[in-house]
Amino acid sequence: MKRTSMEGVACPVARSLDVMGDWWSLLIVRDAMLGLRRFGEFQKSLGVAKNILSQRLKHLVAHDILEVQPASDGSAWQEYVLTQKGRRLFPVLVALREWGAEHCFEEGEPRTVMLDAAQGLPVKPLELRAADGRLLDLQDTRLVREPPER
Amino acid sequence: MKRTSMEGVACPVARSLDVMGDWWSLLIVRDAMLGLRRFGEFQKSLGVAKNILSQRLKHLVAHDILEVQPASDGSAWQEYVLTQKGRRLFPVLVALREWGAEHCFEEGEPRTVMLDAAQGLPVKPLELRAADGRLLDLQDTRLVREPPER
DNA sequence: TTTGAGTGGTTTCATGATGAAACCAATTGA
DNA sequence: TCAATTGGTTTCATCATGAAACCACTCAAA
Repeated sequence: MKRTSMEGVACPVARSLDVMGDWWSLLIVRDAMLGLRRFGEFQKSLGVAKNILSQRLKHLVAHDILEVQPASDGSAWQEYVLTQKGRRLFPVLVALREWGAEHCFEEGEPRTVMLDAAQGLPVKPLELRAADGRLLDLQDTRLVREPPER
Repeated sequence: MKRTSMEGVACPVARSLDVMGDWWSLLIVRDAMLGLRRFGEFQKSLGVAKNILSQRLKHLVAHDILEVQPASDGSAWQEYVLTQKGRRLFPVLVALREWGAEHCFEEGEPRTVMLDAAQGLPVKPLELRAADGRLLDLQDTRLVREPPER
């Protein structure tokens, strides 16, 4: 009766959600991308119970999304920083951000916006493109098994 | 002690996860994008308990991500199909797919790949670009509150 | 060098969410 | 007309979550 696992499944979406599919993990990663590093910083930002945060941080470390480092300020505490694998979640968060900004706010309700730091202009919405650069939508795509089954 | 809600929060990521942040919802949307429509099809594909599926479908309908339609084959049953808002989750699933494909499989383990249907070639990985087209990474971006607080 | 505040957790316990199975009504096919 | 299929709902045991209390360690100041 355990929470169903997608370990053996061939769909990468299912695999991702198997690791990141709980409520807090992506928010922790989001905060880590904003520069938060310390247990207390995450706890304050998210308002999550400390036992849950502890559990989630361990989970993310175990899956090589965060790693534990000695504190950068010279104190004896430790910090949680994103690994390469964790930083690669950036497009996922950008996509969620775009969808949320477009569909989960009332007209005029204040929200945060992602800017290109160099120019100070909003970033371009994510686009899916073909190898030759054509813009693709859901119905322009198809899924196949790779490597093909014999 | 309810499951924490992000309703009043200004971060669009948090708002998105408030709606889509449970384990099954995104998988249901994924299946809907693959063309599944009927209760039984989702149940068979996901292996989820029927009460949970029922609950999730209601949730997605309530949030205007799926809508209920009379069956397209003329029978008296009903179907669940994606709304515009639901279809807009496509980039989120693509991003999750890319991350999962890259980081959640062993070498050589079979996985599904997304092709451009017209050419039969794999799609280009998602890229975040600035308004002027420059490729952006996490550290090239910045968040601001919009509209700015007085 | 003690002391008191702050940090980073773990433990405990009540409650909510999940999942399996049984059940049931309406629809469909034979 | 009768049995199987579809699309659920109900029930109940178990798991996960969250709040609060607790605790050990670090650090800064007296």
